[in-house]
Amino acid sequence: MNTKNKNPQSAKNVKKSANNNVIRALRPIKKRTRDMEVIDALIEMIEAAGLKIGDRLPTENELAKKLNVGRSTIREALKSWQGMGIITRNKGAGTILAAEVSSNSIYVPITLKLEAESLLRTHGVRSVLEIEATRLAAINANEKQRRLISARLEILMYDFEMGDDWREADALFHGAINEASGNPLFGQMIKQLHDVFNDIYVEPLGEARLGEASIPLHRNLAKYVVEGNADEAVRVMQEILDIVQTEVKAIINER
Amino acid sequence: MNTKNKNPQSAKNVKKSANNNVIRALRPIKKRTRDMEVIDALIEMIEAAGLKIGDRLPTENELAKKLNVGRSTIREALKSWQGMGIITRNKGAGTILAAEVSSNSIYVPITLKLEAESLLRTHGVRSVLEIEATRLAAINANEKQRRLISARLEILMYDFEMGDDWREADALFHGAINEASGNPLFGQMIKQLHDVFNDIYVEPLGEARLGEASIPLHRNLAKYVVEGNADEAVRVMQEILDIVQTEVKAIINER
DNA sequence: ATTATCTCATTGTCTGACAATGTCAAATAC
DNA sequence: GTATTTGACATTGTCAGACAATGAGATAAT
Repeated sequence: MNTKNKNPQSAKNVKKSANNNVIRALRPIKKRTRDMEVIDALIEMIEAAGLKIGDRLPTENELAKKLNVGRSTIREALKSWQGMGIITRNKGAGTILAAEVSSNSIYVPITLKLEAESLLRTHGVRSVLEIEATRLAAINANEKQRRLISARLEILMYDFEMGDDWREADALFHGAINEASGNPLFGQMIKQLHDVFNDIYVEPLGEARLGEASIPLHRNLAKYVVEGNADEAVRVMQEILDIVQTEVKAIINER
Repeated sequence: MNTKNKNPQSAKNVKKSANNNVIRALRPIKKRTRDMEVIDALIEMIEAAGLKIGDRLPTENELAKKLNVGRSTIREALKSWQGMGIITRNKGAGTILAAEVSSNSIYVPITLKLEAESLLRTHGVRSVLEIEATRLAAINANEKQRRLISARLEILMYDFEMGDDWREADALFHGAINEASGNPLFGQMIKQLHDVFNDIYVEPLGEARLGEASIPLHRNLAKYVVEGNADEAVRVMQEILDIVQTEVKAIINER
């Protein structure tokens, strides 16, 4: 991304590099700064110690002493992890692991604007992903996953009919579908978008409880996914998402 | 996201709070730490000064002096922004804005695993998004956007036919389409996934130059998008993505 | 005009200190 | 004996000052 130095003309700047192929074989040397090494050491430690989400990391002083670097270096490394949501830190308490870490993890930050328009945008993107995940789930789900989907549906319908707060059951139900898609990235991104959606929604509008009218449709959704009827499952999912979208639009216009 | 504290039973822990409604009306006080305020001040400054991507931020010392906090506090705040990909910092040079910032931005970190399987997964998700973005672009693009798409196509075809490195032109071409979709979130997420894809790809396999065989198809893609023929545009896009997917699969199997 | 060198501004790291706050155990009250 | 309060301690947060490492731009040399 730092290679933004070419106007159309720059293609002609070949006077020096007589042999492009040789140059092309070179790969940029990784610039290793101190806190990157700290991060690597931390990853190694976490893997070796088998730390799980919720576990506490060693204190800054311990780490600094052990790795033989200043505490501020440790702090900066941890701060960048905090920015990426991998750890949470609490004054007086300690630092705890908030996401799974392994030597081959990679972190993708996405920035959104916190405004009403974003509601429709996040919903638009999420819809596309959910529909595809639903389609894949109908095709790929194995027996165990189908049973999980059915079970989660029952919990959802129970909560809904009892007048309880069904949102968590709803999240679990859709989570089961997304997991059955066979591509965990769908579920991960959908969840992130869902969280963002709620963050945006709750901020100006209070509690989010959208799509109540769509809950009865979930029984059909589960049915078609479990049957492996991808087309119908997609159709129902589309219907559900449309209901939510309509509600969102109504709320936005109302303001 | 911090409100994950409800087992079903916890609803019964009401012995003290006689009046739940009163309690419910309370919202948690934002815990403002020093560097959060620094971040807020920075956002304000960036908005006021109208800083754009690529612009330089004031130096750490200037910020520390101006905001009346220690330099390390400034550094930690900047570090967390760095972790979120909002700024890049260069020793000896300075700090540069790398993403759009505004007071209502929100930052979503996503973690992926860096492995061969992820290639197909990221590509799978990206495909869905690109196809939808293409469809929307064919429907929504305005005159200016159509012209931009055509112009970018010409540059791409020129680079390709001259045997130059066409990847940046390709990125710009698709960027124009994604922007024309009318939902910037598509473009943002696609770009992130694209970067991740390349990170994963380049690491074990060297230079990424996938989809060369698909470049000639881009002329049709542009044609249909500009004409507003969404169905055909989607079909061509699908074809392009399939070519890339086939190549990725071949490379993975070969190892 | 090109290249090499120098200077300086800027970020990176270290040290040491104190502040602010959550945790946990001891002390206290019932 | 049990529940509550209190306080010592550990831990993260912030500050200040110093020096190192590096990149960019100015300057000098060819």
